[in-house]
Amino acid sequence: MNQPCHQHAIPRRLVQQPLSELTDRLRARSRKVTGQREAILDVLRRHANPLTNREIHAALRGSGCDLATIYRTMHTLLGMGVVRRCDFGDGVARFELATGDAHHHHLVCRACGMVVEVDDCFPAALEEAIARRHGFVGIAHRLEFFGVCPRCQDPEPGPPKAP
Amino acid sequence: MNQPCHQHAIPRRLVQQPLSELTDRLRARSRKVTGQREAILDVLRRHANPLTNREIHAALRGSGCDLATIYRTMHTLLGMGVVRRCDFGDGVARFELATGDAHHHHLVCRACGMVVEVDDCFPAALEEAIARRHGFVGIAHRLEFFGVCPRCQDPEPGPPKAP
DNA sequence: GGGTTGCTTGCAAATCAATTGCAGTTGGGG
DNA sequence: CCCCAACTGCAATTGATTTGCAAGCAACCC
Ligand SMILES: [Mn+2]
Ligand SMILES: [Mn+2]
Ligand SMILES: [Zn+2]
Ligand SMILES: [Zn+2]
Repeated sequence: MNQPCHQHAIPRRLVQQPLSELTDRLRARSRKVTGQREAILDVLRRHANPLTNREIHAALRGSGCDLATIYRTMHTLLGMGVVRRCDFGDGVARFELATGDAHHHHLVCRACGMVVEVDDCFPAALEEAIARRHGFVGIAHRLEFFGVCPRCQDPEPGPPKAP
Repeated sequence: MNQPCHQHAIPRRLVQQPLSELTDRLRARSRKVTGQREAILDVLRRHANPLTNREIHAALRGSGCDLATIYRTMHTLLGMGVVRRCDFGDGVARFELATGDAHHHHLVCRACGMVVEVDDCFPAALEEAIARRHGFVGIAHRLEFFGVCPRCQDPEPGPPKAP
């Protein structure tokens, strides 16, 4: 898991959310729409994959926004449900715009770090059975898949790839 | 997630592994069986839940074993497949003895941190379908459940519980 | 049993992600 | 245009985990 994000491809599910819609959600809670926040939200909008705060900071190279501000902003957006945090087990938090209601999971390449969105989810019936069996309420889950992507499988030449 | 481990109950699935069997696996790889490693393995053997390095260190209060040594030992044991690491999303790694072949998952109480072992797993057929769909190989998953345990649900009196 | 050697350990310093105190800015409701 | 709570940059701090290094010790060989 090295190179952060290859595919600057067209964000599959996120591109639709207009920036104005996001900023409105800020105003609605008496949060201020600052240039930094707009810039951060815009970076998230144009990326398909979850980004680390450091990656967001790098993407904002020009508009010098402090790393601490990004950390604080992500915390705020997380609390508002605007972004979602995911954890790929490398000790660094990643964020992506929350897509309406439903959550989703990821398939991460162990070699190059490429991320694929996965819509399949843990069977709801089974999850409820587990909760009931142990008397838990308000149950939720955290699920990520790991493997080796097609490009990292065959050691043939081609575009530079991670070790 | 505050109080580390309530239930010092009988380790359900781990207690069977004799310490000698574990130390033998060390010798087999030209690793040395030191007093510290035996002590660490013994702590893991007698706990049913995943423990943080700090918790292991606390459990070893008497036999003063350095925290750095515990970190290094867990890294070694992880590489040997003797222990497994799990991540409850609070930025602290937890370890438990690996149980032979099959992995398992956990149900964690958001209030008190109590951990329940969960044997249900993500449907293998679906996982394979996901891997095939995206051309990934060597696929695996990381899955944990979160909720509120029975004791933390009703605000009635009784034994002290987390806020 | 004593000696050799490479794996280990304790201790302290270094990394790294993430958080926080503080003083100076600024968005935006009035 | 004014005012003030919400923000921000910057530097210091916290907490987990890692690492350099010299001393220690288990495993192995005579
Ligand atoms: Mn995603
Ligand atoms: Mn377990
Ligand atoms: Zn799901
Ligand atoms: Zn599983």
